[in-house]
Amino acid sequence: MKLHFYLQPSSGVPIYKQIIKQIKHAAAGGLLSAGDQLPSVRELSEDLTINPNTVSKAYQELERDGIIEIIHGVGTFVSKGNIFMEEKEKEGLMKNAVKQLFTEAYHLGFSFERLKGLFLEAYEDAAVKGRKGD
Amino acid sequence: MKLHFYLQPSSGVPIYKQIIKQIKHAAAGGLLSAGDQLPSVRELSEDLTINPNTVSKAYQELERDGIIEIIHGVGTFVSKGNIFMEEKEKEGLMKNAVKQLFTEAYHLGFSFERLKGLFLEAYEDAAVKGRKGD
Amino acid sequence: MKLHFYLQPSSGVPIYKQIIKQIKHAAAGGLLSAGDQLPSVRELSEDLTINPNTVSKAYQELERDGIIEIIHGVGTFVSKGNIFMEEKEKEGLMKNAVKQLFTEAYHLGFSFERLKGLFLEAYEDAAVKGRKGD
Amino acid sequence: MKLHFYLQPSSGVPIYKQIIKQIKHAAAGGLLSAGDQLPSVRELSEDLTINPNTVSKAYQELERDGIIEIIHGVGTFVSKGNIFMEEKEKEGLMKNAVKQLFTEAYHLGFSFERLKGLFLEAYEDAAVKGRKGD
DNA sequence: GTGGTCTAGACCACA
DNA sequence: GTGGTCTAGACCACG
Repeated sequence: MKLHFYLQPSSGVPIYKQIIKQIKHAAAGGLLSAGDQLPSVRELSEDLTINPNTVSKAYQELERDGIIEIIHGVGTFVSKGNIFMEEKEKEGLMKNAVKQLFTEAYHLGFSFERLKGLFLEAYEDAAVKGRKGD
Repeated sequence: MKLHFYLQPSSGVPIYKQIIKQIKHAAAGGLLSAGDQLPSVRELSEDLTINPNTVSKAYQELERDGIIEIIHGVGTFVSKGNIFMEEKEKEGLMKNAVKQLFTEAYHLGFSFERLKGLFLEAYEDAAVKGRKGD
Repeated sequence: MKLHFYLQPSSGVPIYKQIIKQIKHAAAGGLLSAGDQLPSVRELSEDLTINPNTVSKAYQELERDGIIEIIHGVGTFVSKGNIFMEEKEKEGLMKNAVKQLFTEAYHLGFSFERLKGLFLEAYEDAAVKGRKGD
Repeated sequence: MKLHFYLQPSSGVPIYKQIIKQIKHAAAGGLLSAGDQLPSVRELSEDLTINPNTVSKAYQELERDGIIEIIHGVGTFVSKGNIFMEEKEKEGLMKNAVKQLFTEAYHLGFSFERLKGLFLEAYEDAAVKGRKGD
């Protein structure tokens, strides 16, 4: 399973934090399992066309947090520790994100009806892809 | 109508950018109309308990973009210029946001079904509040 | 009270770790008190003629460990938290260091008598300086 | 006489440098004599549970420095060359080590009195062991 | 003025 | 091949 990173370089959020978040979430969600090898620092830095140091910084912070294990000269692996997020915790994150979506729509004067339309559309797409992916 | 700012101090997104985005969107969405007065730098900085310079920086960037007008000694006002965003543009922003929501759910291993549940719940809430607000 | 750093650039121990250790020990030993301001990243990097990033890395790790607090745009300060090391812990560190001293002497075929001589000499010096310092 | 290595894997000092230092000092101090055979790369690597390459690297550097001789297919031996360190040089090393001990104690706020206590304790132990060893 | 992030590139340590 | 450290220097964020 290859991770797909989505970076927003000029969003103001540091790149290394975006990487951290995505790996953390992937590990929490089961996309990454204990023992899985992560791409090497060099490889990921080339993929994302960013500096190796930036990837390294992300990996080191993840290691400090116990999410991954770095074995010198060998590679970087998902930790065996308690990586999984509680369902409650995940739900909290998602609820928050949904709330922000509505706030943004409100600010933009974007009708909630239309937002619902967009959402359901995306839902159909995602659901279909999901089934295909199985 | 008082603007309600929602800041995430340690999200990595600079505070002044968060302010800019929210004022821009409020102006684009009609929450703010041409000529409306914005809170003073000092007032807003106290409300948000942030440094006045940060507010000032946001206002200056907004003025450069023609969104607002700063009249020295008088106050800060929403511009009369072409503030409105095209509907297409708004839709693009929202589509993007919705897409991100699904990506995050995917990464977290959060079921799309449950996400839909959360969304519809929030929709009901928002719709009700919306009606009250009228 | 100015901290005096002693770095051994080519000892194999990373510079940033040497800095961390010295600040940690200074805080543990009372040389640094809660609230004391540390030299700025730039200042310290110039003092030690090393790269600012290296100092920054040390400071960030110290902050993660709760030893110091970094206030953006303001400065870096010794934390108010429980910085003090237990006496037992300090004693452990020192015992270890003493043991290493003897091992090294043994390996070098350096007589323990002479080592004692050197030690007591250094002790007299240090004790005298200590009294002067009071 | 079997050498006893004391490695600190995560001290930041490269393992191979620790090995080099200890063999060099043992040779300088007479623990190892010209012609003595060193443990094989494989044996030592297993003893210390480190990678054979690491031992090999240490041996190669020691050979470059003329401390040891590697005879292919036969073994590794302490050189006949001028291995001995000048007494002055040894004293310099030890003085330095003692000085560091006091600096560390100072930083830790560890009383020199107590340090002296620890030292004399260790001295008694070492002296006794030394006599037994004779 | 403070600290934070990122890059490009060198060199080292470990397997 | 892996990751780790450091430098020089640019640019940003915050006060």
